Amino acid sequence: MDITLSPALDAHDTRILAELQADARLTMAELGRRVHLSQPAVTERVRKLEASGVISGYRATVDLTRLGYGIRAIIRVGRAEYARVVELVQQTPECVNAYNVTGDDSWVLEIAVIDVAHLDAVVTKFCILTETATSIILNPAREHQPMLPPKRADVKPPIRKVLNA
Amino acid sequence: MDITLSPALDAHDTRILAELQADARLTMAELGRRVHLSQPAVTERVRKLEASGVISGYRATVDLTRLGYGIRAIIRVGRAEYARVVELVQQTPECVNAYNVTGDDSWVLEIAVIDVAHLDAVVTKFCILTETATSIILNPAREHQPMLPPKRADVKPPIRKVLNA
DNA sequence: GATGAAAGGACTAAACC
DNA sequence: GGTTTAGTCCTTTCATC
Repeated sequence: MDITLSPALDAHDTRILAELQADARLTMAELGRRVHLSQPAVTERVRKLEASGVISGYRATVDLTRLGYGIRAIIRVGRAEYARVVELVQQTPECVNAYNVTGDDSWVLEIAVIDVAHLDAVVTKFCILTETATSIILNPAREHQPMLPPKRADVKPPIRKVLNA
Repeated sequence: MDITLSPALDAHDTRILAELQADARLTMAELGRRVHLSQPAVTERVRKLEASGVISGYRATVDLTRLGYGIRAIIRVGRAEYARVVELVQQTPECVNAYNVTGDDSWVLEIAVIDVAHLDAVVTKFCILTETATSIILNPAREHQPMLPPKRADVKPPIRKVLNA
C-alpha cells in the first residue's frame, strides 16, 4: 500500500469524485460537461481512479424503510472470539455494516430489521456470544456523506489547556 | 408514508435491486440480460423503483484509505442538545454518518480522519458538548451489505427461557 | 411484457496540440 | 495530458403484437 497518492488527486479528480458520489449513473459525456473536461479526458481519469482503487465501486442506495425494514439499530458487541463474530455476521443478512473496533466493545454492528420481534431475534443471536448494547436509530441525520481528499489546512489543532503548557 | 409496499416487490424487482446494489452503472440492456427481462421491461421497473423511493440514489464508493484518510472511527456522543449536535455535524466534513439513537448515548457518528492529530481535533469538537467515547475501526468486516426485501419466513423466534413459560 | 425499427447519444481510437 | 474528429456501437424510445 502506497501512502503517497502516487500522482496526487488534482482539482479535476476531486470534482469527478464529488459528482460520481452524488450520482453514479452519470454518463462520461455528462460528467465531462459538469467538470469542464472533454469526454475522453474524463473517461481516462475515471478509469485511473478505478484502477488505483480510489473508486471502489458503484452502488444503488435503497430506502430500507420502504423495503420493509421498520427499524434500524446499532448493536455494540463486547469482547468475543473474533472468528465467532465474523461467522455470526455472515449468517446475518440483517447486518448492513460490521466494524471490528478498539475499546470496551469489540464490534459495532448496524442492522435493519422488520419490527421489534425481528430485532429481538437478531440481538439474541449476538447476546449468546457476549454482552451487547443495542441502540435504535431514531434519525439518520447524515448518511453517506460524499468524501473528498482531505486538506491538511482544514485540520485545526484543538485549542485547550495541556498539561505541559 | 405507506407501510404496505403498494404492489409488493416481486422476484424480478428483487433481482434488479440486487444487481444495482452490486453495480449501479449497469446499462438497462445488461441488467435485462441478467434478470431475464427485456430492456424496456427492466427500464420501466427501475423507473418505478426510483419513483416509489425504494431506490433512493446511486453513488460511487470511494476507498477512504486511498483518499488519504488513515483512520476511521466511531464516536459515541452522550446526552446533548439536539440542535447543537446537528450544527456541529454540519460543520464536520469528516463525519460520514451521524445517527441520533436511543440509549445512554444520543448519537453515534462515523468519521474518517487523516491521522491521530486529526482525530484529536475532531473528537475535541464534540467533547466540548458532552461526554464522548471514541473507538477506532480496526477492520470493516462488512460494509454496505446489499439489502433485499425481508422475508418473514427468515425470522426465527429466539429459543430461550421466558419468565412466563 | 416482448419485439422490432428508428433516432439520438455515448464510447473508442486516432491524430494533433 | 487534453482536445477534436470520425466511426462504431449501444442505448433509448416508440409503436405494434
